[in-house]
Order: sequence, then structure tokens, then C-alpha cells
Amino acid sequence: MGAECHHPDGVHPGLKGSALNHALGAAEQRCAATQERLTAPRRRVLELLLESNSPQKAYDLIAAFGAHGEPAKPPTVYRALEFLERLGFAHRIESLNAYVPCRIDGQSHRAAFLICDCCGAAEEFEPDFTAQLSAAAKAGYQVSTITLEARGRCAACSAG
Amino acid sequence: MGAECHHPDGVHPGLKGSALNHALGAAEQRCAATQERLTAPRRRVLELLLESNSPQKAYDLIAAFGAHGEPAKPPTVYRALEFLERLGFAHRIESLNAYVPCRIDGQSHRAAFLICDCCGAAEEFEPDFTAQLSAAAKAGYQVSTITLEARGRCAACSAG
DNA sequence: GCCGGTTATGTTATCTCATAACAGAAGGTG
DNA sequence: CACCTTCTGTTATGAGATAACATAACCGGC
Ligand SMILES: [Zn+2]
Ligand SMILES: [Zn+2]
Ligand SMILES: [Zn+2]
Ligand SMILES: [Zn+2]
Repeated sequence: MGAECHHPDGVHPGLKGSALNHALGAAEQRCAATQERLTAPRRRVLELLLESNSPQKAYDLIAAFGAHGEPAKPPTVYRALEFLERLGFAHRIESLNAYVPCRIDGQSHRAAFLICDCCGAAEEFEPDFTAQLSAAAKAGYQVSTITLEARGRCAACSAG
Repeated sequence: MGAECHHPDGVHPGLKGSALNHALGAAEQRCAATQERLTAPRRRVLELLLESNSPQKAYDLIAAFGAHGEPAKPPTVYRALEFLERLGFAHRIESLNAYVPCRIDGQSHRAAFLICDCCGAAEEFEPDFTAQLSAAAKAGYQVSTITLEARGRCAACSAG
């Protein structure tokens, strides 16, 4: 996937089998606890994200949606992504126009990403926004969300 | 421009007359110093950005490009934007698909934005990325660029 | 001046990404 | 069941960005 080298994609293996089922089950439970519904299309899109090892484009998800190769209609997937983002099950990476499943346990949170320009990996980390929030407060801003995307090379690609 | 209230756009007035000419002249000088060429379409796009008081979409620039209402062709403007970004004269705001002129003097630098969801203002500030760079280093990443976009409400819109 | 490499532009067409609008189905409540 | 709300299916279109290739301007050496 990288423009400059040929390392395998990503740092997350992508979930399969029981690990995948467990993750989907946990999502069901979190939805049930807040009166939200993890309906079939939402569950399917989350499954596709969890199975993947790298950020997925919306139209990749659209193409992979159907069980026997039939694509979904765009609004089906975009609506599911909107839901998954709202509940904190997925994040959009603006600089890639792509989506990843949340890899950090717990409730919805501020996300930040380390993105490898070589292999395409996108690693989520828990950001410390103290400095930036302080700058925002000084300017009189009430901050509701922050997106931070750092581009560069992952450890494997730096070594290679 | 805001979805929720009707404050005037932005915090930057947009340059006119001699202030605009001065800014464009300074850009010429910075280009000359590095063997880069501020050609007519590049200069025109920078002018449009400097005149504006809020982030401009690419197709807004395309529409406004010609002196007598004739639009530019998309590649003309996208190439100019690529140049302006490369030299640090402009920044792309990923979460808006829009562009702003750099409001911070000096050479190209890491940018960060406070974006008001109410009035559409996008205020550039000088970010302190110490915490995030330290987290990236711990994960073994070599970071080349960082984009940070904080969404919320500006001082005027918080008050109103 | 003019040749030849390099960089930039003009032009056409196409591609990717995302949403509006509306009809219908499913779920939940009394 | 009657009603309201939320979600889904479907069609069509809007918004954002780039590929590909031909032409033109710039700049060095000759
Ligand atoms: Zn997350
Ligand atoms: Zn990598
Ligand atoms: Zn700047
Ligand atoms: Zn505002």
C-alpha cells in the first residue's frame, strides 16, 4: 500500500473468528446499555472495519458489504459509519478519507493517529491535548472535538 | 456561514489594497530567495486566499479565479494550491476540505487550527506538539507532518 | 540567438467521495 | 391496533480531486 516500500500493511492483524465475534458482542452490549441499536448494516460495517488491518475507504466498505459480492448502496454505508463514529466504535481519518475501528477500549474519547506513509498503518493513541486546549482557552475558544493526525514512518518502515 | 447562528464570518478581515499588495510582494520575495516562481495562477490563488476572511473551498477559488467571472479549470487551482502549501503560503484544513492563507510569519511550519462551527472562522495558532511527538517517538514513529484541527466555538460565538 | 532540458500551464475527461430527497419498513408505546 | 420515531432502500445528483497528454515558458550553456 505504501508509495515507497513494500512492507505488509498495518500493525493490527485484523480480527477473525472468536475474537471478531467477541468484539461484535461487546459492541452489542454497549449499544444495549444506551438504548442504541446495532442493526444489521451497522453491525456489518463494524465487522468489515474490525476484520481489516488498515484504514478502509468508504467505497471499499461499499464493495465488500454484500455476502456474495453485491455492493451496498453508498448511503447504507455512510449512515452506518456516522452511527459508528457517534458511538465511538470507529473513527474517520480526515487526511486519508478513510475509517478505522476504535482500537482503544472504553467510551468515546478523543482520538489521535500515527499514520505511516510507507505501509499505510494507522495506529491510534491516546493523546495529551493539554497544551493545545490551553492555547484554545487563551484564544477564547470552547473546544468540542480535536482531530490530530501525524504522518511519517512507523518503526518497521524506518528500519527497513 | 454558521449552521446555528449569524455572526459575521471569521476573525481575519481579509486583505485589501496596499496591505494585499504588500503581502503578495513579500511572497514574491520569499520565492525569489529560493529560486521558486510565483507565477500568475499561483499569485492569483494566493491573492484570493488573502482577500478572504474564511476558509475557501477549491471550487470557490475556481469560480472566482477569472477577472471577469470566467472560472479556472480545476487543475489550475489545485496545482497552485499544491505549490502554495509546499512553500508554506497556505494550509489545507482537512476537516473542511478548504484552504486558508498562512497567517503566521516566517518559514513553513507546523500548523494547527481553531475552527468555529458557528461562524466558520478558522484561526491558526502555533502549536506545542511536545506531548504528541514524545508519544510518537515512544511508538517508534518518525513524524514528518502533523495536522491538528480543533472544532468548537470562538469567543464571539460563545458569548452570543 | 538558439538549442535542449526542465518546469509550468492548458485542456479534456474521468475518477473518487459524499449527500439530498422521499418512500417504505421496523420497532417501541399505550 | 394506532401512532410516533427511527432506520432502511433506492434513485439521483452534488462536491472534491486527479490522470493524461499536448503546449508553452523559463533557463542554462553554447
Ligand atoms: Zn478510538
Ligand atoms: Zn510503516
Ligand atoms: Zn501557517
Ligand atoms: Zn464563531
